[in-house]
Amino acid sequence: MPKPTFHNLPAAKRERIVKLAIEEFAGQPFAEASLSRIVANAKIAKGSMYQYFDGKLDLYRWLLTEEVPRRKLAAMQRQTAALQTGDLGAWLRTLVLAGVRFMLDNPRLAELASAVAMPTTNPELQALYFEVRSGGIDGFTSMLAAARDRGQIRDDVDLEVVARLTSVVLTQGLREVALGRLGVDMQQLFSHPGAADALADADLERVVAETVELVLHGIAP
Amino acid sequence: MPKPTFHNLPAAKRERIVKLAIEEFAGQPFAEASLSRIVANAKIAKGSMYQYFDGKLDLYRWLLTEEVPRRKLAAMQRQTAALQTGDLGAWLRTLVLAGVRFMLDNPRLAELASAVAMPTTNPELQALYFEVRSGGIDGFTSMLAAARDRGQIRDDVDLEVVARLTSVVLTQGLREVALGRLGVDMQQLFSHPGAADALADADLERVVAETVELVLHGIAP
Amino acid sequence: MPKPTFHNLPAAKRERIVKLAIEEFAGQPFAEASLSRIVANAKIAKGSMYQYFDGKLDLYRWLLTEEVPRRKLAAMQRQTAALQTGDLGAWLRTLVLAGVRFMLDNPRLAELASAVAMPTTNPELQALYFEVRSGGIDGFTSMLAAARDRGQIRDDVDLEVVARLTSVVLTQGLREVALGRLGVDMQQLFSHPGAADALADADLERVVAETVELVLHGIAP
Amino acid sequence: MPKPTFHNLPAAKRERIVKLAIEEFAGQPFAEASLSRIVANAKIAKGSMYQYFDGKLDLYRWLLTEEVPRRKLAAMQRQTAALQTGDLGAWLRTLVLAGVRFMLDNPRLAELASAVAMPTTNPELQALYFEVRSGGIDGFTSMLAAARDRGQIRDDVDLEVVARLTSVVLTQGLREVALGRLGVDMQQLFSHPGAADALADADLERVVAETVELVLHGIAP
DNA sequence: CATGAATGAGGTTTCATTCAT
DNA sequence: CATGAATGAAACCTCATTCAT
Repeated sequence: MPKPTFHNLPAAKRERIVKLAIEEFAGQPFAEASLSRIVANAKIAKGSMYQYFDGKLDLYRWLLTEEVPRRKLAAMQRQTAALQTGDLGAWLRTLVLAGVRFMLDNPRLAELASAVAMPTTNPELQALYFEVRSGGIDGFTSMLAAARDRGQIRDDVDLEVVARLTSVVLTQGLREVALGRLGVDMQQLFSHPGAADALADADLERVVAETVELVLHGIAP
Repeated sequence: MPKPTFHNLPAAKRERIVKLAIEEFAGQPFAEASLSRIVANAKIAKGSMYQYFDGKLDLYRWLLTEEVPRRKLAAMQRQTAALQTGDLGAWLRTLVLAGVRFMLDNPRLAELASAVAMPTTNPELQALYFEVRSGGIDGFTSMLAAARDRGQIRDDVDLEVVARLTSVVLTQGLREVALGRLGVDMQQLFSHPGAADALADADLERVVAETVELVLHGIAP
Repeated sequence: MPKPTFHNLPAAKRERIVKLAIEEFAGQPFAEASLSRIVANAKIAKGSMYQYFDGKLDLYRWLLTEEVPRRKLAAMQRQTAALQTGDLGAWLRTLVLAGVRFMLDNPRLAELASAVAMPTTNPELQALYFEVRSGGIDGFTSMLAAARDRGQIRDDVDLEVVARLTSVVLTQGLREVALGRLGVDMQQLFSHPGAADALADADLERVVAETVELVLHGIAP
Repeated sequence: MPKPTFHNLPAAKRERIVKLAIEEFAGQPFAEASLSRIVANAKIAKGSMYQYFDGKLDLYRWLLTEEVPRRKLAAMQRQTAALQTGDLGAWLRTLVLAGVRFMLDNPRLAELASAVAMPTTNPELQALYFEVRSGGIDGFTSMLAAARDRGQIRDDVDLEVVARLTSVVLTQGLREVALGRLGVDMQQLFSHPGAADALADADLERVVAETVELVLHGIAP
């Protein structure tokens, strides 16, 4: 976690460091990312980084557990302000659309967040990834439970199974679909920030709607 | 690709090297894996490895494009010998069950195969991953097309979307479910080879059947 | 080119590194020279060298394009301070004598400078050598042109040819003669710094005068 | 020196090995040349080379002291068959023209022969180079002595100095001029065998004649 | 006489981290 | 609080040579 020194930094400098750290850690596995490159790009002294964070892992941990979720939450809330929770379909559509849009608009944050699925033999990384992954599935399960109580999901399905599958479909699945539609991969999304614009809003909404429809169909009574 | 030298090796030695290489590359990203560790574990001279392969990437490429698919195919064929293609549900259940079992029995191979989804800035790795990924989705799409012709899939869905989503559900989704059931992650599966046995065959079949059911339900007319 | 780190070094340490680098690169072709040996002799960490230079080639390039010319120029200017340009013979004698003396006094620098004539398949080395060589001949040609305008060179000779030949005679030729006189080669000059003293100043001046005389005779009207 | 095994080889195979060895050693310093590359190109086993020669240095020594001189002599004799020794000018012109032509036609052999001027810290290489260099100047000095006896050279010059200088002019000097005329370097001559043809015979003869004229002028009574 | 697998020393380079200023 | 020089372990890779078959 950042030391007080980091919080006392001028906002512009702090932002610059965070931005470059996200860029560095997003495009490649932890081991391949380089603190040296970050400080070189940020034009700060190597030692300074160690006044802000305890080291490479500490910076990475902070990004993954605090900064990325914070930014993601902020972006999502902007798009899901008027979310109505009564209709499972509408709720899913809104949430998922916001998620996909977030990924297309902030490919680096999304990529960084997906790092938690990566294999690693580093015990500290394993612990970190496990911790982050754990946080994801819970809210989703309770939402599904409520929907079943309202009779929108048939009774004979295992809710935990549905939660995990649906979660995978709506995150990684849609990512595959959206990128497949665009004919690009994440790396290209990094370098051509405008690439996502090629996917018209209408088209995107249609794909999302269709996917959600498949899911609803699958779990409907 | 391996040089002739490698093929001429005594089988035992060759197997040992392959085994250790798979272990090394499975547990961590390419950059973090170490040729030095492999040769140290295999108790061969570092130079010898360069008589067998052109370098670290060459060995990795061979594993990913040849050896892992070969082993996976062999393992799958043992379990899907009597596969009937007429019934989409039966076909999916058999195939998916075999896939999940393969993953539980050979966690290292499965982990290695999943590396193709990893982000990387290394252009040669990008190319390699792209190549391997491309091979995956095609056969699946044609199978779905045939099923639609037989009226097992409703007409208004986008087959490409369905193929990608279904593929994600039946691979990563089921992996999540199975591991969640076991309460372990891949790393633990590495170190405790018997862990998968805790998931009784009956239970596994039930989960798979349920998942396939959800998918079929989702795409049914 | 050196990084700022290198310039900020204590002068003594910097000099020591430069001296050892020159020694290492002078005695053998680039590929045979070893950074490891330099840092071992200089008693600095291997990583430190990479704080000073971008790598082996960068250090070598700096020596060849900046440091050696700088040192050579300084040494030559000390000996050619009162150079009169009106008389071609006097000009040549002074310049050449200074050149030969420089070589005998600084055999390592001279040897290093002569590396540009070496064959190599390394494209970066080829470019470097070409660049250094290009700088050499130009000033000489213009001096000869002026001399011809003053009637000291006959009109029917090709100035470019004369420039190249004269340049070769006065550098490599005299080197051969001087070393032949001493009965040593460059390597021995390295190890016995006093060897050059055996060639009395008077003798050296006579040889140079004679050589210049031959050249002047050759191109005289 | 080659072992009997080498002489017993089928001529075609022997020629192939020699050709590839010359190519390898010509383009780069000894240390940079690679036995591994030679055997790979020649498609023979690594061990076989050690049945023919005692090692890398042994092969190199044989090329430099025996094979290259043999080939050079053969090529020169073809062009200097009708050499008349009475006229110093004619003698020089013929010999030098043959030498330059040899260099342009056999750049690799010429380059290999010039390796003896390279610096090296390897004691065995030093000895080898010294030995080869020693052989060069002697015949030349005696020719000049005869010419002076015939009154073609003025009395007050030091014959040894003249011999060395003239030798340098007529070899390295002319090489510089010829290559400068062609606008290429040796490396390009390797890769574009026809490049030398751009220098018309007439032009070449003119340059050689002019150079010899300069030399004769320089040493004339 | 041919083969080619095995060896291991040595090379250059990158990196996170420490610490004195 | 900032700086940046120093460190040395570890990485990948190349090579000439040996030797058993």
